[in-house]
Amino acid sequence: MARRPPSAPLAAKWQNLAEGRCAERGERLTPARLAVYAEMLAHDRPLSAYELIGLLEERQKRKIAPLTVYRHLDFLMRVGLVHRLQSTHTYMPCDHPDHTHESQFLLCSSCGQVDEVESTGLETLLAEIASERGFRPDNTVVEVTGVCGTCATSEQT
Amino acid sequence: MARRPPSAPLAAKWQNLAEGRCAERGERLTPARLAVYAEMLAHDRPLSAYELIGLLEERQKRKIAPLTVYRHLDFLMRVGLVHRLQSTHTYMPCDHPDHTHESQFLLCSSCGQVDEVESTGLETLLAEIASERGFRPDNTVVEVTGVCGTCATSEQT
DNA sequence: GCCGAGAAGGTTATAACGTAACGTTTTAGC
DNA sequence: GCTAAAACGTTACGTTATAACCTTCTCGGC
Repeated sequence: MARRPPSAPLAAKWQNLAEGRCAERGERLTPARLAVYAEMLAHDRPLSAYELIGLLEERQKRKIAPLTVYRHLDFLMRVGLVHRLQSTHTYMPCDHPDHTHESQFLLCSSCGQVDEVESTGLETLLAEIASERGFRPDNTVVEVTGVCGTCATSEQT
Repeated sequence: MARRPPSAPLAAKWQNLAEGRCAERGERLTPARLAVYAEMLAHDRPLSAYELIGLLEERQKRKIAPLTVYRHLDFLMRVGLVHRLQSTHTYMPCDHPDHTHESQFLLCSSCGQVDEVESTGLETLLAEIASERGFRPDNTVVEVTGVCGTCATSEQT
């Protein structure tokens, strides 16, 4: 019997979401995969792959190879539970979990928070730009770095 | 007297552009910086920093440290002559050199060509999305990966 | 000319991010 | 139980980027 690795607490909401997503696609949600997802949800900011490794090693009291975590991250992205932020080489759980979609991100360089936005207008416009040029889009990255409303307000010294 | 390092051939057009950009900002366009820029212009696709190092080492017959090239790239980006592509960790000269602007990129995963697009509509929309949320944008990354028109056409087997 | 301040460049080392190759374990279906 | 395929683990390595520190060059004032 496989011993389930210690995992960060995971609200039923997320657990159910993860199970649903995997079931839809005939993918297997293993304890190791769930542990990575739970660890990401336990923090309120994007984490780098190596930060995740450190956190998981500490929680599970054992060595974890980078490849292991990268595979779990690839899986979680494949089923749409996790996004990769290209600008910062970090990963975060999807905030709009109700359906598959393209996302855009607002990254605050002051507090590190990331706002996941879903603008159909933007998606449409991007699709037009591509199709005008005969370009067939596959994957779209939209990441705006700047200062979020909260930080901008508290900046007024 | 400093010996000018061997540099890729550089059309007067680009040389003038580079000189103009630097003059505008009171920045110094040194031979080493120009050599990196010329090397990028000598290839018709984005190059990684380490590809660039290899090319420059071959041309100049000497060892070049990564940091050197990264500094030159930072400089060239600062003055607006070069863009970084986050999706592929590569760098390319700016195609729309007439003025400073935000750019969007269409990256063909088949042939490697990158189309630099400048859509004011998209910029406006992104600005709206940000301002609705009180977000003050600083830097925007828009990169669409897919298959370009040329490759899509020749794909029809 | 020469001298000082600051920018630019060089050197060495290392941190951070990501993958290849290969073997073992687990799981689902029979 | 048996088998095939997926998942997992281990070792090693490749790629991308930066830290710390020192030397060289350039520009302006004298």
